Amino acid sequence: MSEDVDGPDPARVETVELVLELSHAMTVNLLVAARDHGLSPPQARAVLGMTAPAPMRDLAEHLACDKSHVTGLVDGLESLGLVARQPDPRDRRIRQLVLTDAGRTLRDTLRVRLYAQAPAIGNLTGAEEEQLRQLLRRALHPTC
Amino acid sequence: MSEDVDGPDPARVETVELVLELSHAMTVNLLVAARDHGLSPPQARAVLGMTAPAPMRDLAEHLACDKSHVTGLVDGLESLGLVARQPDPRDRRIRQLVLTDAGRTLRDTLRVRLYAQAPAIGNLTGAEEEQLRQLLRRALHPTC
DNA sequence: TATTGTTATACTCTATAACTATA
DNA sequence: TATAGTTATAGAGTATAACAATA
Repeated sequence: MSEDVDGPDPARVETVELVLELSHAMTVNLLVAARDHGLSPPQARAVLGMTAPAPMRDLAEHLACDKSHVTGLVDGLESLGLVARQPDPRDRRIRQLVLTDAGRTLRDTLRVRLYAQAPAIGNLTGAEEEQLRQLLRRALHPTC
Repeated sequence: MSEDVDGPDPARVETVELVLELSHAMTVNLLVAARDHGLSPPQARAVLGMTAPAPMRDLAEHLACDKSHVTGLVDGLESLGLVARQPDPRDRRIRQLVLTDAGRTLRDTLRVRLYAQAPAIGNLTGAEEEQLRQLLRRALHPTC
């Protein structure tokens, strides 16, 4: 006789859905820009993650993927003229990855797109965004 | 002579990163539960999206994928005993998809995991979660 | 002629394992 | 012996196109 009602709290459902919706919009916004520049989603994440010169192993760790996958990824970025493999004089097994000038320019473009031009956030006032940031900080990192 | 500083506002960067971090944690939390029940990520999204009986075409739309992809997806769910294809007496081209009892149970389990057991949100007070919800609502749907 | 769903095929993303060249 | 990177291969996930049945 018991009805099968009483699912999750509707307010909580809305909270979760809003977080997922915002995250999805941010991701799509970034990936559209990436595609317009000829980058696949994993290539875009790679370029965004490259700051200082680093061994390919580090990029695999950043992307949370196997090192074997990085080879082809970097092949593509290299043929686009965005990345270069440089020898490491201290350890000849290592290839130091560096962004070219074009790569740095594109990385900065993608950063602007991901952050400065993030969707929806611009609809908040500075104070509201600060509030949002503090709530998220408290939720995710309660010890801080 | 100009330094290449002045990237995006660090506060904005933190806001965006926190949103992505929370969304990622929610997604991982859901997908771990799904995998524990033998579901791949797309299968989990399918089960979560099934409420009323609906043609396969609707599921393709919900998943934002081609209809040809839904065939194999539903084959898997059917062989797991979670979903059944039922004829539509009004239009014999259509297969109405319905969750079995086991499918409904699993869907409810996944809903609890995604919503009630969402990570991080539980660290907020009810009032804080309400604040968060309102900020996200205002950012994403400013007209409401 | 248009639509639902299936099949056949291919492409992208990613992993595992075997290999090389160093260390 | 262990590590950095590559190659070969295989498995998901997904798309396009051609098709069958029905409208």
